[in-house]
Amino acid sequence: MTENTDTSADNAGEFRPEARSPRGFADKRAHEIAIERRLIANVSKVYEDFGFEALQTPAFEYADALGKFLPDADRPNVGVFAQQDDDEQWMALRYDHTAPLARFASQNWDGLPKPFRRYAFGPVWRNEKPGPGRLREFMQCDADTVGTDRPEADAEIIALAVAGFKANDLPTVLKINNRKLLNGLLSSLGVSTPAQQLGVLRAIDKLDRLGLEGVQLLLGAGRKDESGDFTKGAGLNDAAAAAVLSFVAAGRTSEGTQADRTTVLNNLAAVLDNSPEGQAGLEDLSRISTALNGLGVDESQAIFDPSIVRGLEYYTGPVFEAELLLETRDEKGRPVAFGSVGGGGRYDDLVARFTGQQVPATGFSFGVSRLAAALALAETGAIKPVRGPVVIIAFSESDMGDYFKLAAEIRAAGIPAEVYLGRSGMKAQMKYADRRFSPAAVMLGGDELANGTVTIKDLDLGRELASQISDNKEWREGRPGQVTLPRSEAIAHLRKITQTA
RNA sequence: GCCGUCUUAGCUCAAUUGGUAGAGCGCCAGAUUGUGGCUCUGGAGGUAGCUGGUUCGAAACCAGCAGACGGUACCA
Repeated sequence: MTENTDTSADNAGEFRPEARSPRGFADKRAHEIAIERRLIANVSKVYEDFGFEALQTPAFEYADALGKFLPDADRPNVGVFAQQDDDEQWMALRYDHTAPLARFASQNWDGLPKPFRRYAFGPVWRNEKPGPGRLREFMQCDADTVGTDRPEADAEIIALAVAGFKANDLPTVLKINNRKLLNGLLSSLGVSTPAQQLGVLRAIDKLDRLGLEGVQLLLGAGRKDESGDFTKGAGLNDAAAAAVLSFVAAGRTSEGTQADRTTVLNNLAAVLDNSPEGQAGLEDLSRISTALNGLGVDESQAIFDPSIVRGLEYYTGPVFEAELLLETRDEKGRPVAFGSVGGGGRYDDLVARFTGQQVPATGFSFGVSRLAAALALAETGAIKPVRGPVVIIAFSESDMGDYFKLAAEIRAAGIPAEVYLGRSGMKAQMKYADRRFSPAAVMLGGDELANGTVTIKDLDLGRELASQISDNKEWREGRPGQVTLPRSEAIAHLRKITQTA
């Protein structure tokens, strides 16, 4: 016990901060970090295979560059972490990778090969209410193409996203829509005020959660939820609401199942036949579909879904949203809906904010943190802690040099190893190795040093044998999984143990 | 942001109508002087979220604040 139990410093009035992490910020331990790293590595590989180059931009941007001031009728200027620099300019932590890309592309436009294709990963920060699977600091991995308006660029982004999920064995479906369809629908219905347009889009966006009835209420007068809260509706008349509902229903067959891409396009063509913008949107999707067929993205991986909205007043064309099909449960066995694990779309106005020139762009963002959380939950019951190092037991103060020498030899063989550096006895050291989930403990005590031997205990094997032994004396004296052998054979034996660990 | 529920040991939770805080698990130690698990024994660990109020007396009642959870809104 080396903890400080001295209370003399504990004078009255001395400030003692509570050890806690800020709301919406979480620590990550080895297991979770390993999952995240694997996700990022796999996705990065896919992105590079598709020809996207890596780009890293700083965590802070000037607030005006972040696009915090994109017009959004009823969103106040909250949601980012901002602070004033020495020179009083406002800086803010990035809330995604797209806005920094727009800044970078504008700043370096003349020197860039165009279309410019880059991917980026790293933490982003959003100052808003955290929830399960929703933190204020989280990891995203983005890929974007800047400088082409071809629908094929969108199709490629979709294929990229699908490949990214596949590389991680994540069962997902990518849902695709086109903002032009929604705009065409709205103008053909005579919905022209921004407030009413927003109302309709938000209502459509809730289809998956509230169903057709809920959406119908939100399109009309409004809806009261079970908590008694009333949400004001978009105020459409019955005919307009019916048109919106038939638009939304175009994603389904008459049996209610998901329709294939061609069928959805045909359904939508009937609904949007008097809207030029709607027809343009359908043309985009048709070309995307053709490209997807060429890219080998089939109907089970990417579908057209007219109810996908995303980023109001931000996206200008095709939009994508990835839904995780993995069934996850929390520690109490209740199912957890993870919802969107990635999304993106075409944003043709973002670079123009800086340069005044229209620069079309499209991209996708992979929700690394949320996926890692989903994977961690999905693995519940089969959670594999990260393997610890081979632990060398420290017997004697005077033999520390020998322990370190052996540790160096083991490391040189490519096996992680450490000398126990606490001051506790043998039993505690074994326990330490057990807790670290170490594959082996190595004993180089007085006997071994005198005889030129080393004793190696296979902890996994011992763990396995322990279940068959109930008598403590037998357990201790039997030394399950333990062998003493000439020191020259130590590395080979450890290799054997760690290879199967 | 709004509405609701909740906050007692590291974790999960108890404790007649207000009477001065307890269990299980975990942790540490011993039984077992060089051996993880099992078993037994012992031990440490709590400003009762925070602040104020009511009361002879508050974990309990009241108010404010903070945090957690659920719903809703928003989601770049």
